Amino acid sequence: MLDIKLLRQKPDWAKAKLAARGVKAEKIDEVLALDEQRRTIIQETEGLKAKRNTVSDEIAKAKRAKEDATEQIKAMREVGQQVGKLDGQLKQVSEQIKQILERLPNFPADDVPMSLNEDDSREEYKWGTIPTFDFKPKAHFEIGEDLGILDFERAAKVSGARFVYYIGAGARLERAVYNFFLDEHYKEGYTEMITPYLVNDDSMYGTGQFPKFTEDVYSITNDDQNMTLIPTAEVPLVNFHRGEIIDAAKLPESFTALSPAFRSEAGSAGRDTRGLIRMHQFNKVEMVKFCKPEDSWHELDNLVHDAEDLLQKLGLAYHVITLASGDASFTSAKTNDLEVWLPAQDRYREISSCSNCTDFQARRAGIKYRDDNGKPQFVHTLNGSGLAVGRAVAAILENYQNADGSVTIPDVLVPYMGGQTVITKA
RNA sequence: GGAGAGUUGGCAGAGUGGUAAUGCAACGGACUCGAAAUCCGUCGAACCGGCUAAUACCGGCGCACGAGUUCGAAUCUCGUACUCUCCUCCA
Repeated sequence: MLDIKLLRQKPDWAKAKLAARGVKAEKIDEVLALDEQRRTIIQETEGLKAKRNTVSDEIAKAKRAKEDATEQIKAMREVGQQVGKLDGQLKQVSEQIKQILERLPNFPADDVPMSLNEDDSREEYKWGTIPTFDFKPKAHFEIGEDLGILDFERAAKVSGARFVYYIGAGARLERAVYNFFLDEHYKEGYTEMITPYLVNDDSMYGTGQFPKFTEDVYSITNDDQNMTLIPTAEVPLVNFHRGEIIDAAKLPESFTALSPAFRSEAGSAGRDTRGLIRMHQFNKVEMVKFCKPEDSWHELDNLVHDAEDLLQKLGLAYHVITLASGDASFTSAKTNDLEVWLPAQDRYREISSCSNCTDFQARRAGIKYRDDNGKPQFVHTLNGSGLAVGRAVAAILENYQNADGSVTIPDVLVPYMGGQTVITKA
């Protein structure tokens, strides 16, 4: 949620920022006009309420003194009706403001490429050597199926498209990968969490998925109560502190969690239809940070670094990009994506997305800390994948494949595989 | 799933129709070389509006949340959420 005071104070600046995210200037004008209306009504209704309070006090005194107060009561009856009418109007206008405001995305940070075109995302740097093969590298799903460690067909029978069975060494590789990720985060000081995977609407609202992006998720309705399968562990991790004032001494606070992520992938029909890249259900290790506003840009760097570290230890080539304003997520002020090299696709593919959401989520979810003056202020929230597990497995299969169809296990994962160094056909 | 009890400020805890006691904590001051103790005073979350140089002042709101009754609701009515206890069920 944006701070309406900022829109009020710097409308032109806000319009320019939001234009880079595809928001029309008229939207801002509309919400500011409503805001003007709202404040007029507030002044009127509060004046009447102040009067009512005073007179009610007089009525109370009169009653105690056993005096007659019918005149005042009669007058206040009218005031009460007027107040009720104005309050109704106020509620309506406030609702309209909320409707617009909660659908406006975060302001992009100053160093973000201002463009609606995702091709204008900026490459920051590359790491690692892109592997060369003296044979034609296979796609990870071919490797997996040939080795008998991934089964998409049976998953389609049991569930549908975009699901998978990991089998034997495949399942153990997936487990090795996420255990490795979690252990590394633990060493970096993250607090590990196992969270709920079903969350309520307030939580989805708090992290910014609702009300705008209801089609992207799976929901379950039970006894009139709506629950959503988490699209990312960011939701339960950030909402952990919803409605709380965090002890400032604890900041910055860092959490990590492994969870399945459920996504309907509405609108992505035909894209990445084969393999592990785009699934309805996939495992992801997520990192979330809460910090003071002045620390959030530094913490974003830390987040990116912690995600990069995993790829470096796995020996996977990648690059880091800063997403263009129009391509970043709704809640993000700045997003750095890590894209890992996939030999069969001959290109980099996203494996981590690290965002500074500034106070956008904190304002929605009511997450604060007390500043040096003891006054509650919104924290900044950050989130990043560390990393998407399925895509990491895909990258390992493709980058570490051998001519005979076997796959070498990256050194750091060998202990996690019980000493196994290579996956061969069973 | 069934029955009962509860939800008031940072914490404890009164308040059953007249507009949130009291204690602790916190903050300021006095005393003191300093501190503790004591004494005096201030402060009741967060939020919104007005006026501002202002974190000053004025007002609104505010007793889990939402709606209703009333001139007036923490208090009465209805609904919802959550917590606790007991029973039932269950990995």
